[in-house]
Formats: sequence, structure tokens, C-alpha cells
Amino acid sequence: MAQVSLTFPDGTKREFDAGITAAEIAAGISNSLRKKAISATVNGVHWDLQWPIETNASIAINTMKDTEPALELIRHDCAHIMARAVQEIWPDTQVTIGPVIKGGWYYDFDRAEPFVPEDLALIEKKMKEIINKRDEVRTEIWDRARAVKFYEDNNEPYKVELIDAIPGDEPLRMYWHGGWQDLCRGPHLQNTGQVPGDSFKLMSIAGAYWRGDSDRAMLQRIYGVAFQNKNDLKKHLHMLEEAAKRDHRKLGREMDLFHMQEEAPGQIFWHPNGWKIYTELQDYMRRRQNGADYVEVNTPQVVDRKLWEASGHWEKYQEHMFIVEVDEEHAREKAVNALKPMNCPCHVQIFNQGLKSYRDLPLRMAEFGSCNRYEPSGALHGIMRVRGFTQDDAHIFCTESQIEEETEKFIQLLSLIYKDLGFEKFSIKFSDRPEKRAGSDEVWDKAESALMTATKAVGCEFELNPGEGAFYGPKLEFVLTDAIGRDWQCGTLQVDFVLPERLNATYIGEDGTKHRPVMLHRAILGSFERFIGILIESFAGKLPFWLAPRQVVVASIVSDADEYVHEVVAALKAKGIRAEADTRNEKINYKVREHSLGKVPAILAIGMREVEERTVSIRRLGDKRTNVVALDQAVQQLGQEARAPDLN
RNA sequence: GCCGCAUUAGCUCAGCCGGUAGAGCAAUUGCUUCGUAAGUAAUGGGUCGGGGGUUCAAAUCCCUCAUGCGGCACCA
Repeated sequence: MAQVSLTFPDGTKREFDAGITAAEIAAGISNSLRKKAISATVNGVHWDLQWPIETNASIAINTMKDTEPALELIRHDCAHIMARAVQEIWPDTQVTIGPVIKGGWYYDFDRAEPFVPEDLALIEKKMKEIINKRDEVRTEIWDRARAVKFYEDNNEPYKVELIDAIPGDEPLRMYWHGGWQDLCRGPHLQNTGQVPGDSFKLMSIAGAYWRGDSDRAMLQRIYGVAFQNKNDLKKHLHMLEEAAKRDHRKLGREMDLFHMQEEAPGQIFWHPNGWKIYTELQDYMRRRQNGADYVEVNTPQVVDRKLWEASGHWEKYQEHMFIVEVDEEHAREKAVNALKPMNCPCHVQIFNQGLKSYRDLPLRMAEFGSCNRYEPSGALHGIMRVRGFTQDDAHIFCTESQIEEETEKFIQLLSLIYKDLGFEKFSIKFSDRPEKRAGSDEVWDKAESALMTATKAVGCEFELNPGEGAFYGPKLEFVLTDAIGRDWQCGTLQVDFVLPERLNATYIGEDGTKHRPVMLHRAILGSFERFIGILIESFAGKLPFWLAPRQVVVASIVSDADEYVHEVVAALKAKGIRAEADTRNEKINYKVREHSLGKVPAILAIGMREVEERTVSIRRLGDKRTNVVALDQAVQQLGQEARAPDLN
């Protein structure tokens, strides 16, 4: 019999008969390892204990202590156990796919009756029964015809379709535990009892399209999470609770920032507090962009369809545009308009006014552009995904040879701004040419390499996102990581050779003839609405002092201090600080609690001692300590903190 | 847009099998002047998301529309 040489993690090599399984190897080492083993890693591939090893390889036996394989197996087996539980409870249910995802798994089912939340407890109970049975997991390779016939006989058309999609040279693997089977590439645990029965939880039921295709059947998806032990599950659930506390919709209400109502779905009613954040952020962005040699413009909201036809938006995005038709009786002429969904066509109109010379380039045209898009109802989400929003948009009209330098400058500006806003870390995704695209390969070569060398020149690493570029050019996407580790794609830089062509933008070159400029579409925040949502969630409402809508509340302890309280407020306001007096007839405990919940970064408590000494007692949000300082000093210090980072 | 769930006082929520609404907080008004996360009492407050239907009777059952929530699809 042929031999294989296997190298163990400690470097020792041993010879085995070819076709030996990892389970047999584990058993040869010790009986306890045989029981504890969950899988193997063979030449870097996660390997089922039952799979034969036919070639020389490196091998490691995994146990539950090996976190990465353990979690993958636990979650994957949970998916199977859940599918079995569902089919045992409701035999008329068809199973489809059930992959492992971050933190857990899901499984998609086809069943006439909808699952209801109460079903989850039922399924969990059944899953625990299956785990307690410690059913052995068994696997076999089947040939295609047999597998197809099997699923046809069992009336499982989804599985038949999955088999059809698997390349012909790949073996089909079947897995069993108990009487239940599933088509699966594996690997899996040795028996169902290896799944910790107290460390998983079914989370939610949702609809999901078969194969992610909105033209196909809507299946029912059940999401679950699973961990190595009970404590990790607890930590995970706790983290979810903490994330829920940061929800910008909840904080928006509690901090009285904004509201939304059904008469204007997807649009925001900004309250005074929320609008303070908005304008403060916008003022800051305006100063930063002015400093980076942008010119600011403003363009119309309601624009004739002719322009959208010329730009190509009418054809591609008509369904997502708010169409405005003026009633014929009142109109001098019948016209069909659309609310602008983006600013670029309008910016080209400004560029096209008068002759432009190469000396005018690069021309960085910025607009806090108010846009409206008719987003699908299901896409709306708080202030993060809305139908009316304002982009921190700009278009840089430049020559091809300027792309590189402009990219560099943009990344520098973006880094500076993200840092000012409290996001030290961001990552970049580079999306190159998609299959369907405009422009010659030559132009794409130039655009991609310019974008790439510029990105590298700034010293930024990026992840390649192949084929994900816009149809008109490659793009960079800037993803920032918030305080609890979530990623948000905010900034973007897109190279566009198409729109200048479509809208006939030209400049006179050094040679005295007309040339086509390149447009760089770019945004840093993305939209103010969404970015403020991100700020709220990342800071859990505790915004940096300069962005806080209410920066200081001066609260009296006794009413005899009221007069001095107003004096303090006046002094703070004179320094440009957003300060309020709270002289209500309430205990200081009550006031401190209320303003703390309102996320006011500084509370100044004023009793008779402060009045007599002309001091204030400063209490910072989230800090139990107080700090008594002279009034003048407090005004000076808080005035400094209240300034935006670019003004310090 | 699709699947599921939800919509009751300003907020958070209770209201089983149909008999026309309830709590806590908030608000208002008293009393209380109290030194760092809820002092106290009284009072007011709801066409139960809109429309339609079933019924002697609907917050409750059915249909429909709207909005929201969780996903899916979408995101120029």
C-alpha cells in the first residue's frame, strides 16, 4: 500500500498508509485526543476527521481549544442541527443553504407557513435534544446522478439546483446525523454532542431571496449565533445590548436632535439641537475645503429631464428619481422635471459657462448639495439611509496628468478631517474596471494606475475590490471604523471620463485647441445625515465638545444663586460657548441626572459657595468627580474646548 | 420593492378568550431651597396609525392602505 508522510506541528514526520483519516491518526496518539478532536488542518485546509489523506502533507489535529476551527465547526454544525430540528418539527419544510457568517450562521427554508418568533424557542429546544443525543456525524461522497435522484425523490428542488451549480469535477459530499442528511462540503464535528448546547441562540427570522436574486422565490431565513462557551455568548448578547443603546434613532429622540414622520418618509425634521450639530459640522467642512482651494457653488433642485437624459441618469435611475410635473393649467409650458439625485450634471453646467483654460485646472467645485432620491421603502433606515440628504460633494475638473496629484491631495484632506472627527483609523478599497464599462482599455489603464500610484504615494494600504468600479471609472472607497469596531463606508473618489464627454465639457489647452477634462467625483463624509448618524452611534451620543449641541449647562443648587448662574451663562456665551441656565426648582441630583442623560459634556453646579468665591464647580459627562475653578479660568478653558479642531 | 413583525398618552409599554382603556416616567400646579444621576402631593392628558368589513358590541377578529422595525434586494 502507498505511504504518505505527514508532518506534525512539532516538526516530527511520520509515515502512514495512504487514505488514513485524521480520526485514525488522533486515535493513534491517544484515546482522549480521539474524543476531543474536532477536525484537522491538512496543508492549511480545514479537514474533516473522516476524510482520507492521500498525499504527503502537514497536519494538525484541532480541538475545541483551537478557536478558529472550533467556531467554524460549531456554527456550521448548528446550521445543520437547526435545519434538522426544523424538518423534524415541520416535515413539509424544504432546506436550501445554511452558511457560517460572522458570529453565527443562518439557514434558508422554504415553507408555506411563516415562522413566528415563538417558533424559535421550539426550534432551540429541539436542537438541544439533537445535541444531547450525541448522534454520530457521517459523510460519504456521492456521484451526481445518485444525489440528483435522491433530492428529486425527496422533493427538494433547491438542492437539485445547487448540485447543478457545483462544477462537474468537484465531488458531492453528503453528511448525516441521526436519520437526517444534507448536501455539504464540510467539514463537520464528530457528533452532534460536540456542539456546546448552552452557547448558541436563535436570533431572528427574516425573508431572503433564493440565491440573492430578487426575481426568485422569497425564502425564510433564521439567524443564529454560537460560541465556544456560555460566557462568550453572554458577552455577545451584552455587546448587542450596548449597540442598541447607541442607536441613533433612540439617541436622536432622547437628545431631542430630530424626528421623522410618516408625511415625509425618509426625510428629516431637524430640531434645534440636531441642527446645531449639522451646521457646526458644515461650517467646519466649509473651512477645511476652502483651505484646500475648493470653490463653493450651489445649483438648482428641480431640473428638466433633458439634462438627466443627457447625463444618462434618466435612462439608468429614473425609477429612483422624484419626478416633478407641473400641472398643465398652471404651467406656461409642459415640462417634466426631476429633483436632483446628485450634483455632478449641474456642476458641469457651471464649468461649461464661459471658456475654460488649462490654467483654470484643476478646478475644485464643491457644493453642500441637497439631493433627493426615491429610495426603495425597505432601504430606509433612520437618518442613515434617507430620501432627502445633503452630500459634501465636490467635482475636480482636471487633466489626466493631474489625477495623481489630486488624489494625493484628496486623501490628505480626508485623513485630516477623519482625524479631527475622532476617527483615527480608516481603510481604503480600490475598485477597478467592471465588465460593463465605458471608455477604452487605454484610458482605464491610465486612470487605474494614476489612482493606484497616488494612493501608494500617500502611504496608504488598500484592499482590491476587483470589478467593482463605476461604469465610468475606477474608484476608491474610504471605510472608517467606529468606536465599537463597526465599519462605515463614507468617503469616495471616482475617476470619470464619461460625463465630461456626455455633457460636452471642454477647456482650451496650451496648444490652443479644445480638450476634454477628467472629472473626479469625491465626498468625504458622504452625506451629512448619515455621517451625523455615525457620529451619534460611534460616540454613543457623547459628542466631542465642539460638536455637542448643548455644551454647558449651568445649574443652580439654591435659588439664591440664580443671579450668578445667569452671569456665568452670559460669560460663557460671550466666548461662543453654547451654554444654558437651569434654575428650575429641582434638586441638583435631578439636574445632574437629566443633563447627563441629555449628554451635555459639562455641567457647572452653582451653590452659595461658588457665588461667594466667584468660582464654578465643573462636572464632566461620565465623570463623578467635580472640579472647582475660578469663573474666569473656566470660561477661558471651556472657550478653548468649544473651538472646532481646525481653529485651534 | 419582497418576506415577517409592529403601530395604544410626549416616551417606554400592559391590555388573555370581543363588553368602548391602564402603569411608570414626562408635563402642569402646589409644597420643598435641598451640594453632584430621580424630593413630594395633586391634576390634566388617548377618535387605541387611516379607511372599510364582521358583530347587538371591535384596541381586540377579517380586508386594505400608510408608516416603522428586522432581514433580503437596491445604494448613481
